[in-house]
Amino acid sequence: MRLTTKGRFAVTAMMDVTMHGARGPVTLAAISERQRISLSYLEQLFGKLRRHGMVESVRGPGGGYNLARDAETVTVADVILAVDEPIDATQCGGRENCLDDHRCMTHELWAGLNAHIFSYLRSVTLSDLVRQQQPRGGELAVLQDHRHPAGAAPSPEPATAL
Amino acid sequence: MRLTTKGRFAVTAMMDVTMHGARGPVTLAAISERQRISLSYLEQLFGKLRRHGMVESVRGPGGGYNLARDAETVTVADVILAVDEPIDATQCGGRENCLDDHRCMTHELWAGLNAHIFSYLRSVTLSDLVRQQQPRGGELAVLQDHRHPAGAAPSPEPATAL
DNA sequence: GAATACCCGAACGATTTAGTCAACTAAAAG
DNA sequence: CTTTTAGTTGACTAAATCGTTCGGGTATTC
Repeated sequence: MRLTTKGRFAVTAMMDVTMHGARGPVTLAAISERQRISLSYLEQLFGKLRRHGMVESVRGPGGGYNLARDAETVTVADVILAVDEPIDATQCGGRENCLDDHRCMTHELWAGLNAHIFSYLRSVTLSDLVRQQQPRGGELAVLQDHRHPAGAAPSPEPATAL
Repeated sequence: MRLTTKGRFAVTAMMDVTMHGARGPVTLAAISERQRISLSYLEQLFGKLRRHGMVESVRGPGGGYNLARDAETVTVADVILAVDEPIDATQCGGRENCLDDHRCMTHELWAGLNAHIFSYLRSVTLSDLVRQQQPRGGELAVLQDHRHPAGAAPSPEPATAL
């Protein structure tokens, strides 16, 4: 599971579709306008999202994209995996030829890490995110199951850029 | 928190130092040989690891790298942050100028995701990984039920710049 | 048939990745 | 002291990825 801005753009766009898709398809132009993502980049992302069954397209005037599944069932992991092909960090390529003990130390390590991260991203759905987004200025409710350590920046600036 | 192969190489190399550092410094040539990572790439990575206080270098014959801190206190997050500069996925750049409601939807979203992932990576230490690595051919000892080390939070340098 | 909006692909600059090469310095061994 | 070992630094490179721009398509509606 790779974690880059690409997947984050995709999730942002899917959130936009979720929030604005109540009354008909959402155009990429509107998403581009609202989320400040280039139209052509959105086209590329939604091409993958469509081919992975995340969204459905409606062509012609009044067209756009709809969620192909209910927002309750679309997870962040789904979206990220749709646009971001997974990488293999193990030197053995996942094969069974890692004879040398040291050669594949990473194997189990990243399997464990990826499993944990993936399981978290799979537990968050688009509707979770949208629901969390509604209370403007409110606190983070659900996703804040972890305490920030002492020694965090005392400034009011939230920790966004990990 | 970006998750790429670069950070994984760094963690692998640090695991190697942890496992082979009992009897003196570990040379990059040895790590390169064992882990199949190019020597020059290791040089770059260990340059950053050294500047971030992860390892200490010993020059001359018999030299190499030692852990600068105890393996119990070095977390995966420390290593990844040392070699992989954090990225900012929020369009507003973390500033407070996101007036438009839609503009910064990603803000709280990724703050929550990053916080969770980071908190997990910070809960796993090098010694955890090495301990998990010892039972050859054994099953993956459950990495999920990790403990939060009580003495980790008030560490002198708590991996700042969230 | 014109306007809308999805669809497709080529190309691009910028950045990152992973690796190579060369020159240098500190320290140990002879 | 000289040689050898091994870390240190910097420049450089090929490849990939990122995000964007451009130019053309095709399906649908008015």
